[in-house]
Amino acid sequence: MLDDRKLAVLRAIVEDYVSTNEPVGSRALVDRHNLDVSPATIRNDMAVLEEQGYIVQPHTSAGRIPTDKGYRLFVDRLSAVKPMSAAERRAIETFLAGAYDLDDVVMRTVRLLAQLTRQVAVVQYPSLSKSAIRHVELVPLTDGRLLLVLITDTGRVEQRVVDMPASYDDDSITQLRAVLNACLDGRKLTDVAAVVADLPERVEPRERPNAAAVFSVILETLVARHEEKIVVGGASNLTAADFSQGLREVLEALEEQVVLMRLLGESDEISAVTVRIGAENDVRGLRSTSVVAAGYGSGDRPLAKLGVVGPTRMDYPTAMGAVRAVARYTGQILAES
Amino acid sequence: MLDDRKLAVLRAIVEDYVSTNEPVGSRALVDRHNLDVSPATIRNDMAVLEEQGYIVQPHTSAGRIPTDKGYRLFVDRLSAVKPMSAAERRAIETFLAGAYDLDDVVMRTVRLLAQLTRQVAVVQYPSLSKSAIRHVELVPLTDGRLLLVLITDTGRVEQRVVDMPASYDDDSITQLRAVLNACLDGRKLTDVAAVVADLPERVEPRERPNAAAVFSVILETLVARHEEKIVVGGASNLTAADFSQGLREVLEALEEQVVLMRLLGESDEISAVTVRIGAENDVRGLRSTSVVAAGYGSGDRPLAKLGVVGPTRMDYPTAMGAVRAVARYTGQILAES
DNA sequence: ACTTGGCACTCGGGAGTGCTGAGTGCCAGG
DNA sequence: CCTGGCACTCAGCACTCCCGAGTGCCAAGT
Repeated sequence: MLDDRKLAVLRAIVEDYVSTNEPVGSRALVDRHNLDVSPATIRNDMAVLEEQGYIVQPHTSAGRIPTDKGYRLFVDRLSAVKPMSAAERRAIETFLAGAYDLDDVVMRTVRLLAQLTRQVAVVQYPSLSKSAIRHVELVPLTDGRLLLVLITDTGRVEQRVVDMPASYDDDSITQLRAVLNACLDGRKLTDVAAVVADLPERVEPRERPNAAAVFSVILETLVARHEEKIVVGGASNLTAADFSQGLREVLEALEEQVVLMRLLGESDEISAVTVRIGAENDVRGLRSTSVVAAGYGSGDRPLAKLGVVGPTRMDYPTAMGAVRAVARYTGQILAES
Repeated sequence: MLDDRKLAVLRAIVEDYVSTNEPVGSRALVDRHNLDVSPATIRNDMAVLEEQGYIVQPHTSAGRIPTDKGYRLFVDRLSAVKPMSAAERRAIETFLAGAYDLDDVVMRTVRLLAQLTRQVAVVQYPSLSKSAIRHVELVPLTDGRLLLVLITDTGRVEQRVVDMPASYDDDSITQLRAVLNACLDGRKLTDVAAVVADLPERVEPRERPNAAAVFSVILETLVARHEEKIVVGGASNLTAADFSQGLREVLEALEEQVVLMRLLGESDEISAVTVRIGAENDVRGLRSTSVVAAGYGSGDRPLAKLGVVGPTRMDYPTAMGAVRAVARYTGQILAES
């Protein structure tokens, strides 16, 4: 149905349009790529491609531009992920290696990705629900309140204030802390719910109200409200690709944690780069953007996601290469700490 | 030199220009404000104001718009901070009261400020150097590494990885932890440097290398690299005020922590709202923006800054009111935890 | 059966033109 | 010192015109 030449034409259209941001016509096409046919032939091919919905004309007497469907075909069959050069890889490695804590790793990753791709970068913190607890700390505050600090094996630190219902002293806190650490240390956060159910039996009866308050805060931290933490960077790159009107919508969408989570998607295979083009991410206001994302993690399973957001008119091979590389190196760095 | 009517004219020009975003002419001025003189008279006044540099004409045969100098005069002498309505104050209070930890307070504050002013909001985390230590925790990681966790009285939690030069066991860590907490608890972070100098004497000789490593990381955390943490929100509001070309520059500037710090400025009086107009903040790329900022804090001295960034053509009285109110309530909330 | 050159057609966008209306500065009279 | 009147300026809009890029189609060539 689409012979090789037609595919080559589509590929050429995508490449040219991405690099020039102008509708590409039949003449320009034969000139720039060495197709050994005449413009007229190309026109026939383009007519077919348009009929099938891979390209469109913005207006009569203009060249063609790819549709979402066209980009999709391009990404799936007509392009290969462009690997990073050795120099780039070294730069990535040294830049990330300088990080000194989790916040810093995430911040550097976001910057790096934004700079490499010249797009907006989005990085999710290592998912709480997939981490294990490494340490639990209780710090007394004033007025019957405690600060609960959870430290995970990915270096993430979560803090919450707990209102204690009953009175307590240093000893009771020490005891509680010991119980918590004994029971929770090394546990996956998803397993904690089950463990916590058994905990009350391990503390003295008179401590139970306080203990219960702490437990419920732990559960609350893990599940409901505290979804996931996400960082965005390189927003200024949006001004290059002229969304003109849509810019506001895009910026608004990027400020919504929830939207970002949806955007990064769900795939569970580590280091697989996924691409969502235009309307494929059904987020209002991001219909004209594409997302290139990948999971990253320290072991076999992905801990979280990262990716870039840009106009559908995006250099997919390069973006995919950058996302893949950054995901790998960030995963490595996390594994080392 | 500038009589009352001329000042009134300037005020009217600023107000009209802010609300309409169009150069304001002499006729429109007498129509909308009830000045009891003719347009011709106003024209004479405007000629004087222009000569003095308070207003300019974008082009001949257009109305006048205020200059930075004009806005400055307006802010200093022609306007009053517009207080929030009771309803707004209640809304602010309840919105902030729902926060459950420091991160959440800061995030909510940023959102609130962006929403109230319809500008970009900037909030700095409570300054480390002005906080006191409430607790120090050491958590063993793998391979001779420790996670150092500092908890401050403002609820801020800082974490750093420490490479331990010598071997250690649980006991030595417990001892070190005790020493640290005994010596640092309640100390201002600015005083820590002095205290740390004495610490080595308090640990056993064979523990000193490890202790020294921890101490140096503490110092490092407080001073050099870890300046201050800043959160930005409401960037999409920038699209409303048409910077057109400058938008990219503004977005870039807002991604630079260092620039933001400079922007929020240095004033030490709490709850004083400061305004920097246009070129007054000598940051490249933000020459056409204004910053309205205030300190906020739990006690008498400000812990940190917050504010809004917008076009010089900004509703200063309202922005100042919102910034002042939010600074107060955020301070209160922090004081309670 | 595909490819190709030729040709008529379309139409966005830039350049040129004229008009209108808002706004000004100046001046002479109140 | 204020005011009405008047001449002047000029951005912006509407209108026209034209060019060039690009297309679709067709008939002829391989």
